[in-house]
Parts: sequence; structure tokens; C-alpha cells
Amino acid sequence: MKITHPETLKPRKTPTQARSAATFKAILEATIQVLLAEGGHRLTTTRVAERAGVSVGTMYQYFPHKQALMYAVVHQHLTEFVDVFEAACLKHRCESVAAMTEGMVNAFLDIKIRHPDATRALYKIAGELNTDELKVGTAKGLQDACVALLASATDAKFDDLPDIAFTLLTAMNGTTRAVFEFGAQPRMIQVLRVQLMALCRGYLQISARSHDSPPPAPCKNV
Amino acid sequence: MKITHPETLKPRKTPTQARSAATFKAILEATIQVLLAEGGHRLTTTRVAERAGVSVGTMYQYFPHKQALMYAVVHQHLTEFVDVFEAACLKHRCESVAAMTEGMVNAFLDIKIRHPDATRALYKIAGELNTDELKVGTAKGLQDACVALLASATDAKFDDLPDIAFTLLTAMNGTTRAVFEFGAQPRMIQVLRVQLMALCRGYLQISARSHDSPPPAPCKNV
DNA sequence: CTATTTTGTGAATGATTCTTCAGTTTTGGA
DNA sequence: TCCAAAACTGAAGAATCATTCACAAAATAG
Repeated sequence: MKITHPETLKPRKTPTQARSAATFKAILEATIQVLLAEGGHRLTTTRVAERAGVSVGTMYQYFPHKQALMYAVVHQHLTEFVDVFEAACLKHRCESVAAMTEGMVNAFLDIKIRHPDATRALYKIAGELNTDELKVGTAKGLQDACVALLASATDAKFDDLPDIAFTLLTAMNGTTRAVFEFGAQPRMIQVLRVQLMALCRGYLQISARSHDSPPPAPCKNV
Repeated sequence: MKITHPETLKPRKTPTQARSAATFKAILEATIQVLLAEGGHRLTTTRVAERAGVSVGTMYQYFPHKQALMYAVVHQHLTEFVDVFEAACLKHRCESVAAMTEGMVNAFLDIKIRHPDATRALYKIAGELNTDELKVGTAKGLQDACVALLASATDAKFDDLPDIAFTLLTAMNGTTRAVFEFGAQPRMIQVLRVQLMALCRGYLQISARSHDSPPPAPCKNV
């Protein structure tokens, strides 16, 4: 019950037949559903297996232990999150701060909205899981993407970009989390989107270096 | 194991002798320490009792079950948090938005800094505890205080104050949480304070209604 | 100093849980 | 059709945990 080595957190075997691929997927989905329906401390291997429509033994063919199961769920969604966010950051390079803000906020929210169940489920295990490595890695990925994006803004320059990116991301996360843990009704999400835009725009505006600097250098796309 | 009724969540008996008062306190403190040292899923009644230097039976004289124990820890600190924050909001009524921002951010951070262990521990059980009532009540208290404060600003008027207060509070919470879960080194906290000021000020500035409104009414203190 | 009330003890109980493995069923190809 | 590999089963073992209760120690009142 005390596993922290990353190797043992990986799935036990990769499915080769179509049937087992479906089983694998069903188990991950069942994990999320059990988390939402019963809560973190009622997430048991038996319950997950039952919900997935398989036996416990089957579960243990794919995941060496419960931790690995939770890790897989978290890893899958965090990875997707980082990918989508990084893509959005690349897409809006060398634009105005306002356009960047819109791109970031929309990307941030759209990923969460696309998987509302997973989003809420993750909040329930993120604290229970010993995956500092994964969490730190994710945070760093997002932060780096954000820093690179803001550094390319055509109409503003910033000092302390890492601090600004960190603040921006964690603030967005806090507000979004509150909305999702509240149920995330469509009306709330709409309000959230509007307010997050204002939050980010206002923050970046006030954080921009005053215009005593040389004219904006030509933008270097990568 | 399935308790949700608030009545049963209250402590079982109020200590009368000095000895039992100390025991009560020790148990609450031990809960926090076990949470930090072992994590949420290793928080057991036996471990808490051991850490507190008492027997399990003693624990059950003060708390009817484990849930009540966790509830007590969360309730104690959330209550203090709301009280201090509300006081700060009252204190800065009828000042400029900039002064309000400073007052709110400082209050918000100072409470957390005063109990760093409890702060980190709360993050670990907040999700596991079935206390929507408590959490919602806390959120509403903070939001109301913030709305009342901002409504009295001498140099700005706001539309949708509840939305703005919600965004402001959850954003502060998200950023602060990230810093504390990261370890909350003094240097990080200093950066946090500076950036939170900018975040709030920028957001409120951009959210203020443009000056097409009547001159500010005389401030009504309560 | 004695009686009563408060406080503390910790082994025992029953329930829950993770994990294994010997055996069964299904699949895909020869 | 038949077989070996892949996938699945679920009862059983071992461990952990929440909660109780009959009793002991300490504090306070009389």
C-alpha cells in the first residue's frame, strides 16, 4: 500500500485485443464515476470493477494496484490538458495581450468543459495522490507555455514573467475549480468566462512594463 | 460510516476540567499533524490518538466518529478565517479601491500564514469531507463581506458585484493554495503578496463602471 | 478522608478493503 | 475444427480500520 516509485505506477499491460482495450477504457471511466458518485474515500477496487462490469481480477491485470489506477486517470487528463493549452499558447503567439488572454482563457475552460466529470473527479483525488512529480511537471509545462506566449506579445513587455504566469494560471485554476465543484451550470460557466477574461486582462495590463523601452522587436516564431 | 447530519458532527462533550481541555486541543492538533505527515488516506483514529498521546477511547469521548473529528478541524479554521476576513472588510469600508485591495489581500494571506500547517492540512481533507453546508456557508460569508466592502468604495462603482467578489476570492484562493501546497517558503509568499495585489487591483480597475454615473453618495457606515 | 463525577484505557469485535491465484472462457489463427 | 495465447473470474487470505465497553485512574466535592 505504500508505492511511490513511478515505474510501478504505470499500467501493467497494454491491451492487444479490441475487447481488452474496451475493458481498459471502461475501468478508467468507472473510476471517475465511482469518484463522483461515492467520493474519494469510497473508491475501492471492487466498486470500480463492479461499475465497469468486470471482475476485480481483471482490473489487476491492467493496474498493479489502486494507486496506479488513480495515477492513470490523473495522468491521462493532465497530459491532455497541457497539450491543448500549449497548442493554444503557440497559436496566439505574437498577438496582442487582449487576444492572448482570450485564447488562454478559452482554451483553459474548453478543456475542462469537454470533460466535466473527469474535471470534478480529478479535484477529488489530486490531493490524495502522491504524484508530486506529475503535478509539478504539469504546472511547469503550463507555466513555460504561458511565459513564452506572453514574452511574444506585440503590445506589451513584462518583468518577472514566471511569477506573472504562475499567478495567472493558479488564479484561473482557483476560480474554475470553485465553479466546477459547485456544479458548473452553464450560466455559471458563462459568467466565469467573462470574469476570467477581465481578471487576466486587468492583471496583465497593470503588470505591463511602462513604455520606456525600445520599440517591439520583430516577432520570432518557432 | 455514513454520517451527514450536522448534529452528529458536533463534538460529543465539552471539556470542563483543564486536563480534558488540553486533551481536546491535542487531538485536534494531532489530526493536523497526521494529515501532513501521512496524508489523507492514512488519517486513522488510532494514529491520531497515538500522536496526541491518548488512547483511542479517549478520542471517542470527544468526537462521536472520525467525520466529526475532521469536521471540527475544518470548522475551527474556516470560522476563524471568515471572522478575520470580515473584520478586515469592515475596517476598510469607504476607502479607495486600492486601499481595500491591500486590506483584503493582507488579511487573506495573514490568516493563512498564521497557521501554515492547518492551511495545508485543510487542503487535504476539504475534498473528502461531506460538508457542503459548511463550505457553502463560508463561501457565502466571504462573498457577502467582499460585496459590502466594494459597494462602499469611494472612487469606483461596480456592476455584478457578487460575480466580481466570487471571482476575486476564488482567484486569491487558487493562487494561495498553489503556493502553500508547494511549501510556502517566505520568498514565495512575498512574491504572492505582491502579485495578488496587482491581480486584484487590475481586475477591479477594469471592472469598475465608467464614470457616467452620479457623484459618489456619502458613505454609510454600519 | 470518602464518595462521586470526570477522564482515560486498550483489547476485542465486526466490517471493509486490497491483492492473489487456480481455474474458466474467449479469441484468433493454423 | 482445434489449440495456444489472451482475457476474465471471484472466492479466499491477510491486513487495516472504526467503534465499543468494561474497567482503572484522577479530580473534585462534601
